Amino acid sequence: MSAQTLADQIEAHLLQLLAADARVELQRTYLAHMFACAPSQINYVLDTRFTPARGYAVESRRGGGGFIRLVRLPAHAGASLSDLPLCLSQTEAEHMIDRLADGGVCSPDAAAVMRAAVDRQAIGLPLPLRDDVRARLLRAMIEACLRTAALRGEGSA
Amino acid sequence: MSAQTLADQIEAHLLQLLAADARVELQRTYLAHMFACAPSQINYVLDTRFTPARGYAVESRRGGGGFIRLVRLPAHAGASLSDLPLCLSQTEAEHMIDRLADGGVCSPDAAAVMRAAVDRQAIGLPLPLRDDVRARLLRAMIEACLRTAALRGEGSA
DNA sequence: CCTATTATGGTCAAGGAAGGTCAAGAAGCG
DNA sequence: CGCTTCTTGACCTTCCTTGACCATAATAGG
Repeated sequence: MSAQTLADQIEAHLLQLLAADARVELQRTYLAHMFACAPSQINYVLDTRFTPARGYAVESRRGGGGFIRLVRLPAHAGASLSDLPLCLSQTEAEHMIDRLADGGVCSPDAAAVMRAAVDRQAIGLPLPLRDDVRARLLRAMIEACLRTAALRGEGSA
Repeated sequence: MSAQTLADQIEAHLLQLLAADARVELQRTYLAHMFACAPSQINYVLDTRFTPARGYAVESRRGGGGFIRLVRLPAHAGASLSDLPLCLSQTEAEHMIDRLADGGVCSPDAAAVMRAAVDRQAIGLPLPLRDDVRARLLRAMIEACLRTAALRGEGSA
């Protein structure tokens, strides 16, 4: 067990917030001030600890009134995201989408949209590249599904 | 809700007016006074939030008795498949998706999936190509939406 | 009539308020 | 020591807000 680094402390703080709420909104500058560190330290923590593979999603907006939003994804999320390959055939992708729809992770019409997006004609690129792009697209779309699923589960207020 | 900047508040106010009436007429100076801001702030809100791409039209007249008129365009105008360009920026695509969701053409979570798919990082290609692929993807996804909408129960428009 | 005045709204560039990126160095840990 | 993980600071991008200056329409005066 290592000593609590600053990054660990910030992680712990955020986890505590996320334990209460599946969705937390905060300001980078405020947090950096709170822990007396450089603002980019916050990004380091987010990048290394709150990744999709670990079951979290981060959204943010810059400029005046900017914010950082942390979302805790449903439990099965990390698994389904971490073993996504970097390169994916249309058939493989379709099977994954089927499983998501069957598992109720996404609605039937979200699944239909995803199937349309992984279609080879829709991507319209030559083959070494196409499977690459498809993998990135599917990952992003699955993340979106998990995000909305997480927000739904929260008792929409 | 997030930080609610002044621009967000003005937008919310205008949306509220537009919810009651598809056509709203108001005075820039009056509104600026109401929100205690520079008149040009009103233009900023109009230019960034009430664009044709988002389904609004703005007309105005200067001089004595001048006014600003806001019109909410019918949900489908301009968003049809036939005039989908062959090349599409992320922002343009997002606005089109917003309109589809507002018009009830697709569900909120289908819209979330589509937004994820048109994201520049998700596509992950250099720029001349990226906007190209995005246009094809969006077209395919919208077609999928329309198909499932048709299955759900043939609406009028 | 024609012009000056006044009452609107429009444009644009500068400045401020967030967050993002990256690379260099420091600190831990075999 | 050498490798990985932290931490920071300099610089960038995005979004918001304001103010100075411009354009146009109605109207009042000559």
